[in-house]
Amino acid sequence: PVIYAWMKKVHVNSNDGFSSVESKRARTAYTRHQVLELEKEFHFNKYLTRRRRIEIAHTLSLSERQIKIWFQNRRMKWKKDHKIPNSKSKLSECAQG
Amino acid sequence: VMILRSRFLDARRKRRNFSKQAKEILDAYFYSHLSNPYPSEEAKEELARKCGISVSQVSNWFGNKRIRYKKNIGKAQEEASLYAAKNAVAVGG
DNA sequence: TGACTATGATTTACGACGCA
DNA sequence: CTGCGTCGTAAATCATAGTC
Repeated sequence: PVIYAWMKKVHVNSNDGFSSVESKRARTAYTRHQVLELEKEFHFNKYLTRRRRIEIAHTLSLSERQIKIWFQNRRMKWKKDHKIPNSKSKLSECAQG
Repeated sequence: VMILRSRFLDARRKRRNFSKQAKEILDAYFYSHLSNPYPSEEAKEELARKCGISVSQVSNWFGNKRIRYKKNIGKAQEEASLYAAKNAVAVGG
């Protein structure tokens, strides 16, 4: 029944600021429209200029920070989707044991 | 309706549960490293190979396992850990 | 068959650390 | 020191598989 550090809550939705947890961070689900526009922009270019970021933030009613992070996450997803699943270790399957 | 969105494009539609053996291997690692269940990239690769799944899937599994374990402290998790830890020694030992 | 639950994957949001 | 980049992760949520 030991409770290790990793088991402690790091974030929580509550407004209650008594505990030592951060009490912020609500995961907002972006609307279909917002995601669609972001995807369009991403298809156009994977990296944003400061100027473009500001424009999109205003257009979609999101903060610049949210736009920046969305693109960072999107690039990570792009990488994941474009890498070959089994690039290495193919012949070594029979070497297990 | 119209907005059947690109749902049908999601890969998760084809999700299959991992094999019982794979789950045993993952659980064995998790419970035998309960003080710090964060496998290194190398460990993930080995687990992925042993389980016949991808490294990303191993990462997903640990992410889900840690969060769901936390949400269950005080319930069956602690009991399960004692049980699984013994198996871990027997299986992986 | 239809809830209800389990589980794998994806989506927001950060912190840590690197680099210019 | 600012500021955006990647990497790994938390937490919530999605979508479907499995169970009763």
